[in-house]
Amino acid sequence: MDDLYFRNALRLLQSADKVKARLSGEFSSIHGLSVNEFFLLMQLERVTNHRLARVELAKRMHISASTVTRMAAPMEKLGLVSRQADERDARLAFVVLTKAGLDKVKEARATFAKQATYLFQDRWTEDELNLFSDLLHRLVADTPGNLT
Amino acid sequence: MDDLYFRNALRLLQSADKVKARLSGEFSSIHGLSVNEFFLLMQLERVTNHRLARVELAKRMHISASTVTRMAAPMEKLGLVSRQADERDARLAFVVLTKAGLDKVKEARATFAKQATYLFQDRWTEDELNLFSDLLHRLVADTPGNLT
DNA sequence: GATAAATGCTTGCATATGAAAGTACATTGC
DNA sequence: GCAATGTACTTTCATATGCAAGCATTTATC
Repeated sequence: MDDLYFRNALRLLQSADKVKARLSGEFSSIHGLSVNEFFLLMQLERVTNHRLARVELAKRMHISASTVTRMAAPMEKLGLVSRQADERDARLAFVVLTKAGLDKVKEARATFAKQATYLFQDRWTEDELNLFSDLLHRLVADTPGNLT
Repeated sequence: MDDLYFRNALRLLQSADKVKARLSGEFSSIHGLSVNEFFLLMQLERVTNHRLARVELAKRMHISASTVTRMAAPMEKLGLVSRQADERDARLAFVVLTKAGLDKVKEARATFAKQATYLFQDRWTEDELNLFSDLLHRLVADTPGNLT
């Protein structure tokens, strides 16, 4: 059994490396976004009011707070997100998805979906896809940033 | 169907992010190795003569050649790997696993296996683990660096 | 066999990221 | 209500990494 756990964890990480390597190239050239920036926009897209405090965003994305600060800055210049203060707590600085950001994330989603299709189509059956999805869901279901 | 592809790719990347984030901390503190360095050692461990040319290592790990150069340097100073020239082709510089490197990778493998066990145990059945493993295998089977 | 193209590696530059320190504000304990 | 602690964010520093240029060597072409 131990070896089975080991093999699964290893294959999970290796598959993800491969998929990410493949996505990265096309992604930034088409949309001017990195895959991680796209993920950040998706986090905002799915929450009420399309906004999150920086710390919350960091937790959901498994990255540090400083990374959020620095990822948000250029996207703010591009007008994809904006900064919003909290009325009650002056420490908070929300990252808010703008209309332009919402459009962008929809565009980028199409590219992502296309690549995902190339990846899985002809390799797995629909039943297998559903099962895989379900299994992974159990790994991330208790994670606050689960996007699916 | 498109949405199913999308969801699977997304969950795959998110799960990997989460697992990697969890591994990284413990890993470097216990073994003085990053997860990526551990992966590099494992690539060497599994091939004949425990050695690979830098370019070949790069392909198998989905990283650039320059990254291999710079990852190998500190590990060479630690004595985990050594450099070996090719008799026929003077351009080649193999990265070779040393005895110390072999010991280290075995130690680190135990940590990795322990974390993998925490992750999957009680969440998935043995049948599911086998199926998951099989599905992922189809994604990476044609990849030269598949470690499993 | 000489020149051109290709290959393997390293280095310089730019970007991405985490950890820790710094700053400002909020909350707690008395 | 004030000091101590905690929290949210930013900044600084160190590290990791890809890309492109550079160098050495090999292979291909003639």
